Order: sequence, then structure tokens, then C-alpha cells
Amino acid sequence: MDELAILEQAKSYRTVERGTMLAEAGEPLDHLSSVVSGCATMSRSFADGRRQMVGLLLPSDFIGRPGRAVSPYNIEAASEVTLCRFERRTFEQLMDRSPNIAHRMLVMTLDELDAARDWAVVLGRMSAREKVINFIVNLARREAAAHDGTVAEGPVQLHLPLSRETIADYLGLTIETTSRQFSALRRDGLIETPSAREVRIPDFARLALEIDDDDGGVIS
Amino acid sequence: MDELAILEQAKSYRTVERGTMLAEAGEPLDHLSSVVSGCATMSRSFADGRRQMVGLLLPSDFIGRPGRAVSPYNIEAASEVTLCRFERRTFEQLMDRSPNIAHRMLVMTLDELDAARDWAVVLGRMSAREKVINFIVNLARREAAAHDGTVAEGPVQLHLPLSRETIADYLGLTIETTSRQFSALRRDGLIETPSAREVRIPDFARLALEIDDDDGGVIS
DNA sequence: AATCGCCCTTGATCTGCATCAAGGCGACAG
DNA sequence: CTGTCGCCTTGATGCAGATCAAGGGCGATT
Repeated sequence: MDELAILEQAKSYRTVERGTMLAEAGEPLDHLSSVVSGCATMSRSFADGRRQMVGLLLPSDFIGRPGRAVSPYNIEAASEVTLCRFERRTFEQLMDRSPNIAHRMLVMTLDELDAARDWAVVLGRMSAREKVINFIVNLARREAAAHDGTVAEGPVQLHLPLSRETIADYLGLTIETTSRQFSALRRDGLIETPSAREVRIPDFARLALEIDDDDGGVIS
Repeated sequence: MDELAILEQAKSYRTVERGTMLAEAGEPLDHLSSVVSGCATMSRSFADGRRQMVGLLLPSDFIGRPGRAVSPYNIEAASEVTLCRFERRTFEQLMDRSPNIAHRMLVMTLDELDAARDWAVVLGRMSAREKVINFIVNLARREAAAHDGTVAEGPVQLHLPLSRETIADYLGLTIETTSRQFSALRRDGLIETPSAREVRIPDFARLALEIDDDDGGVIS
């Protein structure tokens, strides 16, 4: 556990405001970090303006990969974000010496891999409505996991850390379609929207039911 | 390098015919393998019949994950497939003893992660035509990589290891749309199809150009 | 060579989402 | 209080891809 003590000592914190680019696709990234609070997005853009998010980075998520200097994606703060950072070299040296940390990285990467593949299922085969429900449900689950454990099966309230445009780029939809789906869910009584960034779910089980009898999806 | 010798000794080969399920989603998978020849698919199915492939498994690809007994996806032989297998326990014990192998697994997993994320970009933002071109181009590149290195910029011929239906489920399209896109590419002179499973690309650079000025995609 | 069965292709039509085009609403500044 | 700016919503219309419905080609079997 000596290594963890060294890591502990080597870390530094940094807080950035919304809109800050934490990494540019194809550019070197000399720090590894983990998200402490806030939300960042990983995305790729096309020359013609199309954009697709490939993942959300929420508290406890890891940014950057050991042994890879270059980020293949744009990473941008979607809200104010606080990071816990390590210099890449320091981290890599530690990993070389500690099978423990290396093993932990492998487990983490395997989890991310599953999440990325589940994401492909959502993008490839779900309707706009299902995508939006999936997004809300997973965000709620993720939030709950950070605190206690499971989502309460009664009413749940949650704050959306992303704008409609960002959600749209995440779900592979347009901003208008995304907005319309939120409105439709409101009409159906599945959600309430005290404000655009706030969602209240009166009956979480009922909402989750719309996607879970088919198949689950994953958010990050 | 002692460990590699042990691995060498522990491996066994197995050949299965087209259609064989190598793993069932949610079921334990007690062997790790790598594809020697042929092609397998990883997919998830919905209760209503929708299906989405999350990856192609081509020669040199790895099946199963160390430390995870259960496969989250269906894995099915899309053609006759030969596997090189290791018992999970044997492999895991080796990994625990050899940081070398563990490190190699991490690198491999990170590559798969990038591929899975690139795949999300294809599914989320590309048109049917772009998806099909992307598929053909990457299959050609993958095939070339297995032999020499780069794809010849002149004419290229390749065999499709997948049926139209499988390609459709891979690309998040219907079989009809997929077929129509192949026909359209033929009309445009970008490909020739001596048979349904055979594609000849008269000018590889011209085909690749249709997607590469936007963004690359990845196949597995 | 004839028959069967499996894919693959093509056509006609329908529909979900994109695109185009106005507003509306809340936050913030003066 | 009022104007402005950024973001969100809603409506009208168009189109890419899904769905429905026939064929057609080709390898396998006899």
C-alpha cells in the first residue's frame, strides 16, 4: 500500500469552468485525472459540424489512459468540473511497480468497455423516446450509486448537468427531437420539469419499465 | 518469458461451424480464446427481436475477459471459426504472476475501448451510405493489416464474412437498406460485386475518400 | 437437369426524425 | 423596470430509412 501513499502525495486538484477544453482530439494529454465533481463530455466532431459524444464523465470517472499520450476525443467541461490530477509519468511509473494499481486499471477499463458497447446498442437500435428515457434513467441510477446505492422506487428528482444540445449530441439526435421527447414524457406524466435543467420523476419504476423489459442500457 | 511457454502449452484449438453460439449473454464463459480464422459477432438482442452487434471478432481478436466469468453479449460464429483457447483459471493465474501479460491485456483492452467508442460515432452520426462504406473500408484495412500492412491504393478484392442481415444488425440498419446501399455503390462505380459475398473495389482511395475527409471509423 | 430453400434485391408506401422557421422564457446587465 | 442574449420549445414541412410485399439468383440436393 506504499504506492497508494505516493499517489496520494502526487495528486493535485484543479477546477475549471464550463466550456473548458480538457483535451483536444489528437493532442497530447500529459495529466491523468479523475472527476471529483461536475460533468465532462468526450466527443468527436466531423468536418461538417456533426458531433457525437462517446461518453459522459461523471464523478469517479477517469480521464486519460496510462501509456497513451494522445486523447482520441475532445474532452470538454459540461459544467464546472473539479479534477484530481496526476502527472502521467508519475502514474505510469507507479503502475509499472505496482501490479495492484495495474490490475485496478484493467478492471476499470473493462467496465468502460462494457459501457461503450452498451452505448452502441442504444445508438444503433433505440428510438428517440427510448434514448431519452434511457438517458434519464441511467443518470438517476448513476447519481444514486454515488450516494447510497439504489434508486428509490418512489419519486426522484435530479439535475441535468447537460444542455439540450449536449444531450442531443450524446444521444445521436437533434436538439429539437430531444426537446420534443422531453415534452412528450411530460405530457405522459412520466416526468415533470420544474425547470429545463431539473427533472422530477414521480414514479421511477414506471419510467424504467419502458426500457427495462427490452434491455438495459448504460450511461457512461 | 517462462509464462509464455506455459501459455503455449496450455492452449488448445477448437473449430466450430457457422451459427454456433460461443457465448450466451448473461451466461458464464469458462474459456478465453483468440480468433485464429473466420469471423464471429458480439451482439445483444431485445425482447422484440431488434438486435445490435457491438463488435466483429476477426483473426487475432480476443474473446472473453480475464476476471469476468460472464459474457454480457451473445457471441456467435458468423462463419466457420477456429479458436485458440485457454482455460480461464489458468490464464488468470498466469496473469497474476506475470505483470507482462497483465500489461499486454491492458493495452489490448484500451484498443478495444477506442474501437467501441469509434463505433458509437458511426452508429450515432453516419448516414446509411457512410456506414456501409465505413464497413467495407475497414474490413479491407483489417484484412490488409493481417497480411502485409497497408491497403493497396489500386483495386482490392475482399470476401465478406457476414450475411446482409448480419451486416445490417452490425450497422444499425435494416437488411433492405443495407442491400440498397450496396446497389447504390455499385451504380456509382465505387464497388463491383462478383457475388453477394464478394466485393471488388476498383479504386480504394476513391471509396475511402467519401468518409475520410470527415472522420475515420473503426471496425471491431 | 430439375427442384428446393435460402438469401439477396427491388419496388411501393409509410413514418420517425431532421430541417427550416418562429417565438417564448428566464437570467443577467444597465 | 426593460432590453438583450442564450437556451429551450413548438409548429410546418421534407426526406432518409423502415416496413410491407414480391420476385430473382444461386448453391445444394437428388
